[in-house]
Amino acid sequence: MSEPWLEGLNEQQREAVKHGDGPLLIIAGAGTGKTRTLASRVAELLHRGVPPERILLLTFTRRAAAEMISRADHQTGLKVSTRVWGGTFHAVSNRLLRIYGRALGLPDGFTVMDQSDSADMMSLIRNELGVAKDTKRFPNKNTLVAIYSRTVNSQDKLADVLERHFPWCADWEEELVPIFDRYVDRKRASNVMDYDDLLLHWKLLCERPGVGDNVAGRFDHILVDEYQDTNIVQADILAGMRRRNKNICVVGDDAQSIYSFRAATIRNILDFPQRFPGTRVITLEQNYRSIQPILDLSNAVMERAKERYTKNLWSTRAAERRPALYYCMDESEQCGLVCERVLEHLEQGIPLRQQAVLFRAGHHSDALEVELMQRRIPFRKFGGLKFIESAHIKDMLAFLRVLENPHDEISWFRILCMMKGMGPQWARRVMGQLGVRRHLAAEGDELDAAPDRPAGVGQGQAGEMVSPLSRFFAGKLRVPPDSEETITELRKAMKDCYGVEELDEESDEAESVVAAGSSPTLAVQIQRLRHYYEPVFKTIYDNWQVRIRDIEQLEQIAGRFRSRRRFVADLTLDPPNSTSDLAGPPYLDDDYLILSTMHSAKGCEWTSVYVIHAADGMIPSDMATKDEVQIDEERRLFYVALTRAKDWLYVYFPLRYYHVKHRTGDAHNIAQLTRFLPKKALALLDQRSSESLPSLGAELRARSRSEIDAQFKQRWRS
DNA sequence: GGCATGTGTATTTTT
DNA sequence: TACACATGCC
Repeated sequence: MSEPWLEGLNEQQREAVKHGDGPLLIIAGAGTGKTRTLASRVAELLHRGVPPERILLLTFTRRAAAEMISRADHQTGLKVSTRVWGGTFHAVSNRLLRIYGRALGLPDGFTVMDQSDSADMMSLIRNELGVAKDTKRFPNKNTLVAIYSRTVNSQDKLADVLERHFPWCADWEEELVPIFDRYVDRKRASNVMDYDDLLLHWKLLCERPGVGDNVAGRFDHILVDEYQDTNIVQADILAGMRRRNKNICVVGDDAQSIYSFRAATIRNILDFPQRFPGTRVITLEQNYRSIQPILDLSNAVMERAKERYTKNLWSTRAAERRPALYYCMDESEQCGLVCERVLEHLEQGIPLRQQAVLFRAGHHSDALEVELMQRRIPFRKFGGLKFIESAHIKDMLAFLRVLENPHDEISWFRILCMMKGMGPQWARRVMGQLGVRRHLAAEGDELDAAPDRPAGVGQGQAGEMVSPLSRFFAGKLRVPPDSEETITELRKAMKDCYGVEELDEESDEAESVVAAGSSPTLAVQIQRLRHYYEPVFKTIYDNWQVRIRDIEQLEQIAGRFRSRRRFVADLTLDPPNSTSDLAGPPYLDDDYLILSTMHSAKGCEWTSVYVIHAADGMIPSDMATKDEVQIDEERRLFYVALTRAKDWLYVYFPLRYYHVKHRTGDAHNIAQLTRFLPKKALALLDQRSSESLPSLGAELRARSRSEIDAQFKQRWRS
């Protein structure tokens, strides 16, 4: 009664919550009340008198942290949630580096690049170095980032990374080295950090004598969720943070490790007891989420995985109803069946929000989305393309980022290139005149800092007087004639935005420090920038009517922030999922069906779950079937998808796939059921098919014969 | 140099 | 569908 956070916990959960000091490893199978346990432990710590600001809760998303902390808040009745440190490794690192970054020689006011910014930078460098113009295809910008990031995060040798994960790029190792070198220099000179830098610098911070102890000493307790999806750097960070104080509690499930493409390694969780001697291990196996038949199926799927910590899950929720496997003619039938089921359940009283369609890759839901729109079923998609990745939003953010960090090359480049008459070459020249990224430029990185106008570059100082912005404000730039007018407009807009008192991010009470004087608020700045941007924007995009909604939305989000720095950082570290992709008219109760990639479904649960495209090549993705290790991860992914379901689970298997890509009429492949449903698992499913299916085998054979003929005939047509 | 246009080619998951 | 690259015209 007096300790409500302990109520209703089972013995193991309670033990985990009550655990005193020292390392604790909680192996928590799917649906075993892991979130609840973690939240209760936070409550327990608070109750014990641990000051909230001395608790650090690391989670996979910001939202997960916020939910747990507010739950703890609620249970203890202490209103301290804002003071607990919670968030992703990246977000927490960002915050710490603003405070302690100087110890690493990091200048104040760095900005954070997201992945596409990194890609843009790679692209710039790629063009500068003019790699492999005549020869065969050189890895594109996204691949470059992927290779770089993986190398950095796994701390493996480039050659090994190439061989194991990017075999088709293995020939380019020599060319990659200078690109990556330059990429590192370039970030430094632009005063930006990419996602990986945040982790690496936090790790460095821990290792730095003196400061390292300060940083670690801030926290009495560290709790980590989803530990199976952390990488080596993250494990090193934790080790660094717990050199003296050993209060660390990690929670995870090796059976749900699905982020190895981000260099996450299952070894972290398996080796945790060795790394922290004296670790207490508690296993949670009682599942509260799913009915037993769903667990039976999930267990059967996982049976073939090799190295495992967890045992089989068991539930107290017995039920007759078994999960179902639907054979469909093709994708379009799959869409129809899903929609019908969803609506049936809705009528039974299961709201759309309690129903989710899960798939391997973002585009796997394309056809379904169309169908949903036609049927006016509102939905919301998680994973896949995000709001923040759309070009017009990135444009808007580029303005803000330049104001925040005048050396941000990528943002300048973006801003300049969108002007008429200004292409990459001119943009480079203009940036040279402005002295962008000169301020920390490593020697030897002068290649295109064109000496058009030296303009008294004060090197090495972040001084305001010589900042690219003040040079920009001063005018006197040599620019292409066609962009003369636009650039004047931009100058006015930026001037109007400038002069905001920066909030003091170094204090925990940053929010309470109010911007002084008459400097425009963030909202006003955005309005002003939009005023400049709109005419430009309309000339760049033909479908600007649609895009303008997003900009309005950006303004709305900005309304919740007072500090521009905070806004810009938060948006890249914790990007909102697209909210504008609601289909149909907004329903009164704002109910919508969930569409999600399997990855983004992690940690979630729904009353009914529809797993679509259960065909080999989709899951496992045929890009991840090189070796056993990859296949095992795909299996875990499938397992994650299945275990999201509480009461109803449907798996859909389209028998054929048309390949539109090779424009050969309606040729198709006959699909194979996913290999993750072997006989044993099939026996646990109700297998169903539509009326059209019984004759399908013969029909398919006939169809494919006639299609072969048609293909032959194509040869003498056109 | 910029810009419009055409061609060939791809590898999925996310902080 | 987007991106990288080539070509031709201003």
